Amino acid sequence: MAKLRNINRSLPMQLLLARESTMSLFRPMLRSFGLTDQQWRVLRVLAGCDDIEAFELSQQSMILPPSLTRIVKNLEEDRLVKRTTVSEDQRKVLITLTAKGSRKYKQVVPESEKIYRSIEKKLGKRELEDLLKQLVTLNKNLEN
Amino acid sequence: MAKLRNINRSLPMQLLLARESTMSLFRPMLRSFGLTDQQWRVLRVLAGCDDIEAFELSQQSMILPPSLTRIVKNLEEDRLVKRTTVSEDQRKVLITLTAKGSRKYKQVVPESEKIYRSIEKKLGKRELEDLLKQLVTLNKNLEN
DNA sequence: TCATATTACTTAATATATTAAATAAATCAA
DNA sequence: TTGATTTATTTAATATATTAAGTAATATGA
Repeated sequence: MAKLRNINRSLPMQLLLARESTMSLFRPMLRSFGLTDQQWRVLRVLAGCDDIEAFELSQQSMILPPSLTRIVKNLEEDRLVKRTTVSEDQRKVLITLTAKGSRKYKQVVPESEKIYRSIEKKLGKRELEDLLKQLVTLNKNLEN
Repeated sequence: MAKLRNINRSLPMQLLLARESTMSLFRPMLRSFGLTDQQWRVLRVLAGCDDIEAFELSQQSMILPPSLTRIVKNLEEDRLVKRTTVSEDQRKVLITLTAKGSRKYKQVVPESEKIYRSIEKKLGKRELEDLLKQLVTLNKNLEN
C-alpha cells in the first residue's frame, strides 16, 4: 500500500513539534503575566512602533484579521492597548500600546530573553544561528 | 528601553512562519478532500497501525485529548473512523480506520507526496535533509 | 455624479487549543 | 474488602483559527 513518509522525515510535522517544544518553554512565563501566546505577539509588535494599522498588525503578529479583532478587544478591556480611527480614512483603525501595556511589555522582555539564552545554552549558539538562518531561507523560498 | 530581539532572530516566530508557509502548500489539497489539517494528522497515524488507543493517538498526532475527542467524533460521523472500547479495560477507547477512511487516506497520499517533492525542488534536497536533521536535534534537545 | 468596485475591518459559523473539572473504571493500601 | 488514589477519557469554558459573508467608507469610471 502507498504509505506516507515517516513523521521524522516530514517537514510539517517536525516544524509543528519544534514550534511546540520551543513555545512550551515560554508559555508558563507568559501565563504568569496573564498573557496568551497571541496577546504577547501583539504587544511585541506594538512595542516596536508608535501606532499601527490593524492590517499591518495582523501581518506582523501573524494573526488573521478576524482573530485579531477579538484579541485587540480583549487587550483593550485589559487596558493594555487603545484603538482609534483615522480621520482621513475612517475605515482604518490605529492600535497603540497604553502606558500600562508598555509597562507589561517591559516586565516580560527580560524574562523572555532569559529563556532565550537558556535555549542558546541547550543547543549551542552556533547551531541556533545556523537553524535560524535556514528557517529564514525556507520562508523566503516558500513565500508566495 | 529594553527591546526584544528582532523577529528575524526569534526562533519561535521563524518556526511559526515556517510551519505556516509549509502548511499553506498542503492546505488547499487537504480541503479539496474535505479534510482539516488535524483530521489529516489523525488519519495519517491511523493508517500506520491496525488500531490505537486514544492517548497514544493524541501523542502521535500532536493533538491534546480534549480536541481529539471532538475530532474523532466528527471523523466518526463522516464514517472515516470507528471507536470501540477495550473489554479488558473499559476506560480505554480504541480507534481504527474504516474502509472508507482507508480509501480517503490512499487518495491523499500521492497528492501529498507530490507537494512534498515540489518543496524539495524549491529548497534543494540536500538543504531540506539538513534542515530536517537540525529540527530533529532541536526537538530532542528541548524535550522534557 | 452616481452606480460599481475595492478596501478595511467586523460578524458569524464551525473547528481547534488550552486549562480545569468531571466521570468512570481500574488499582492500591490498610 | 473497601475507601482512597490513579488512570483514561470526556465535558465545560474560554480563547484562537479559518472561511465566508456582511458593513461601511473610499476610490473609480462611464
